Amino acid sequence: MKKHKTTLRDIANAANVSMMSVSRALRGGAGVSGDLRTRITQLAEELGYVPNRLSYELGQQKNTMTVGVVIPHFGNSFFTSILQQIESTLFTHGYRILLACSFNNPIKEFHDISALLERQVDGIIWAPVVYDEGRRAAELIMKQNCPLVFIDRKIPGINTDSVVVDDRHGALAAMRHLTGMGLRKIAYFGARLDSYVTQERRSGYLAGLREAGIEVRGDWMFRTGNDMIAGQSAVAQLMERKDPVEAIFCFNDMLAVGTELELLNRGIRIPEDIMLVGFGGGFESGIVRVPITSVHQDENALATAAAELLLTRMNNPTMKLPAVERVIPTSLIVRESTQRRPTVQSGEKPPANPPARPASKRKSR
Amino acid sequence: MKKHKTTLRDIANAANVSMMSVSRALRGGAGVSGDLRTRITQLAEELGYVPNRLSYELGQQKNTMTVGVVIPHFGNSFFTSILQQIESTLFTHGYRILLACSFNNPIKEFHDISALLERQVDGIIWAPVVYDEGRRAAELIMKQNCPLVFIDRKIPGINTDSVVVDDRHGALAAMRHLTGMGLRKIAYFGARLDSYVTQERRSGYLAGLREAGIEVRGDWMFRTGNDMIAGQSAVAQLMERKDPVEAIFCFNDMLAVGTELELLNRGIRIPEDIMLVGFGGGFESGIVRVPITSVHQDENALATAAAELLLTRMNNPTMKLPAVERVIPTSLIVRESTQRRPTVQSGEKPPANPPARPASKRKSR
DNA sequence: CTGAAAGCGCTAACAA
DNA sequence: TTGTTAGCGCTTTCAG
Repeated sequence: MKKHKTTLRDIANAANVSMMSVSRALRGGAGVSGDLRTRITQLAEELGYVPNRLSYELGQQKNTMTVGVVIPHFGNSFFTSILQQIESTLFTHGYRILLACSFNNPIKEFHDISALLERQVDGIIWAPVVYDEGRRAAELIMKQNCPLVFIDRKIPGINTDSVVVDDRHGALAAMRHLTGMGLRKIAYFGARLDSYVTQERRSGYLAGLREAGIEVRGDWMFRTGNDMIAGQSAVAQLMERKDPVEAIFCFNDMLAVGTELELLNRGIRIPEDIMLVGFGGGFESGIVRVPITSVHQDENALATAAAELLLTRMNNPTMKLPAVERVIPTSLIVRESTQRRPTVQSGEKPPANPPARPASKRKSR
Repeated sequence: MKKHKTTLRDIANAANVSMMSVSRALRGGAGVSGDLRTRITQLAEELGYVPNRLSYELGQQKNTMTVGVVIPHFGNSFFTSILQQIESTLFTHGYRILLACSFNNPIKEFHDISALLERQVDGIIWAPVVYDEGRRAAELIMKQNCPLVFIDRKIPGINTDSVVVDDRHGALAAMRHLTGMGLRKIAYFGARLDSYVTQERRSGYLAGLREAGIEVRGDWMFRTGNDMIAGQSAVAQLMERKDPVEAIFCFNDMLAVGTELELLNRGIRIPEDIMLVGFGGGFESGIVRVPITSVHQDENALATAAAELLLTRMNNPTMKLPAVERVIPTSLIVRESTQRRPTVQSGEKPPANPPARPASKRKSR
């Protein structure tokens, strides 16, 4: 029973040749007799030889063909889709993914980044948790001359490529959609954490109010979490008010879904009593009882752009191009949750409930 | 501008000491004067030194503290949750994740596995695509003496640890739930691919029929895809029959969601006209208009068990314990889609629509 | 307390 | 066509 992994030397010994011959034979390079090559190939197969990429990299100072990806969580389909698309894109170029999930914890995030660098990744794609705390990690990366691309979120002052969603305009479009229908009392269910995305979307909300000449009221803005449960409690808070709002703009879709469930639960009708808008455009917002209008962000475009920016940097390590920022536009998916529908005549069948977009291809086991 | 990453030698040169002193100082070991240590630590900080774990591993034949995870897709929350839980569990033990997604492609899967082995992962957690095609990859892993744990699916004949869901009993429980209400015409929307899971669930469906003394009819079994769209077309096929079924048991939740949307779209009522059961118990099945009864599988338990099995193996590389199989039980979440409700009196408010489980903590950006 | 030598697996460069 | 040497970054000996 062998106890260590098969190495070139093992094969060399077994075949009674030098390691170099084995190396050459196995990599298909020239300079080996066909005879020897077949013998060695077969031997390698038998012994279950797998080349050690680590030592290769070490010796040749070549790339590890591994890139690090750091995301803050797996809470919805957003980062999941991104991860999938990154994996897919980079795979076609021979790269592998070292994954880290910061769980919105800046401490873990720093450890994650260090671990990636220790493992000599060729590049990093990173969606940082919050504004400030990531700076130390970012500077560490830059010091290594390790290509870095921010995705979805960025850390100001770090001069590197980034791909972001046009959160501000997305939010603004949603607001215009609401104010365009004459609504004026619009609440915002927003994120507690202070990130790039948070700020952008809130700023879009505020701009929407301003544009429509609506006074900004602090008590219309709720600092909630981002998940379904947060929707429940936010609605509870909202309902304590005597002054009901006409619409709620949610920071994201999971929050919007939770909000919808809770509203319906309380017998509040959507959109008749309150209109609802989410952000994300994932499948979640499309399958609920009252499909939710949502700002769609193209995760695939986002991920592909990030992967391609990174590839460019990795392929041109010396070239000192200025940092580029790619902004991926959003689009508003209008669904029932913001549609004025004609009053249903008694006895009339309620309107059908088609998903506004064709059902996605999401699979399961 | 430096062009290479800072190494121990760089620091040694800068400090005019030997590499060994630097090594000792940085790792906090004994045998360095406090004076020298602070000087070196500071220097390392300045130069942005990050130790090279690859060379460490190479020199010492130590662990890379990296494990490979291979999943077939990100289509729903199932593997996503698993991935998250694995990351979380292994992180606390200092391990990192090298991620590969086979996209249900056995060819890519083999490349993925090879890539992981080349990168000297300390272990692998793997949800293989299909029965047979993965065997070659599995044997390659075993040859390396690389600990392997199958998760959710397994390849028969490969003697290694595995953690699976009790798919068969889960499906059977769902069927009993239906037949217990006197239903006899129960369709199965099943997966096209022939995997471990596929077979187990179908076998549970068939067992359920048999138990209830119901004749198995081939035209009740639909070989569909696993995604929302598949639900649409499956319903279309189903509707061509003159002989309507009383219930549909779906291979998974996304399929069930697609099925529900299409049924409702066609004006078919759930559960009055057709009852519906899914499999997975993810949040997807709980947020739709008519919340769907679903067989819940505990992804966290699954992932944790897999991670722990792997940790045990990695910590005892020589110990030759027999392969263990852990079976994670399922539970049936009964929701509206299979509830006989009292006929709604005209004018009466329809029953509220509470999620059967508390809303999950799924977040968004 | 500090340093020099050897080696992990592999390959480029140079012999033979 | 084949083999030898040296070195990637680091650490474990063993000496000073």
